[in-house]
Amino acid sequence: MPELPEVENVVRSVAAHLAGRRIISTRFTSRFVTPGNRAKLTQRLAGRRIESVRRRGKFILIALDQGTLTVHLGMTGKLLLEKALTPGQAGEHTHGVFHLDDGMLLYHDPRQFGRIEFSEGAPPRVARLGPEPLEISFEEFRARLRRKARIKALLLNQTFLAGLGNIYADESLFAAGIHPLTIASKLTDTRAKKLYDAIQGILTQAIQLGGSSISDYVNAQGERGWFQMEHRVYGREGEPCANCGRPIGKILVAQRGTHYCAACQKK
DNA sequence: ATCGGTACCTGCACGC
DNA sequence: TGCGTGCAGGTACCGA
Repeated sequence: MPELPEVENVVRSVAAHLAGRRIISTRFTSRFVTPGNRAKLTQRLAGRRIESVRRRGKFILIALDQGTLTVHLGMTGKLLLEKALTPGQAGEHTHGVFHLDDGMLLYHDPRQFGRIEFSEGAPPRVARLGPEPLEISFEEFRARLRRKARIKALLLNQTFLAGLGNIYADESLFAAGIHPLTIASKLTDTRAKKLYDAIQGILTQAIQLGGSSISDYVNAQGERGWFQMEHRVYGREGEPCANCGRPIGKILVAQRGTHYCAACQKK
């Protein structure tokens, strides 16, 4: 679920509530979400003050008065604010509980692909990320396309651009009229510019609409997104293409379901 | 250095 | 009804 627009909305829905809060205590129950020594993590977080919350790629960076807490939502992770001052009954898939000086923050993640990690300095996983798609210049974007990988795979590669996932990669390629199996280095300047514009336009609109709630995505206040109404190919296999009316196809690229229109998207 | 395939974990839809 | 299979918003890691 959570790609750049969803993570951005989670951050926006949580930032004002968390800034300035103090962490009283925490509890973590998954060896996958919180790998390593969980008792040590709990110990390091106790008493810390939250300075700010921001997004980098699909990562949520929570700056503390000492160190940084990095949260990645994986496929099914959610951060949820609980205004109740008393600890609620943790659900089956609640793997993180942050008891704050004002309210509570829960981490919920059925598949446990998400991660909650503490680091003293800059988190190492974040250091490897490519540029932000909404900040990169066209010139740099063009230069980074000089690779032989298939464009869909490249868009999913977080060291190429940070934040695109399966939904927005498919939607961007459709909007740009580019076949997902196109070799990136073979894109002309004109088509590269179309893709650049498509990525920025789609991400911007998706952020404004609160992200895509295709299954159960909600922000930290429990609010759904509406960009799924704007999807043209993702999840629309067999439906008529909005452009030409031919059925939307689905293939496997980089082990991911890839939705596209064979007539409108050319290699 | 790059690329593609596999593994990680749980829930759900689908076909028999 | 019940069970096996495949698939799902993501990323790390391995071998080629």
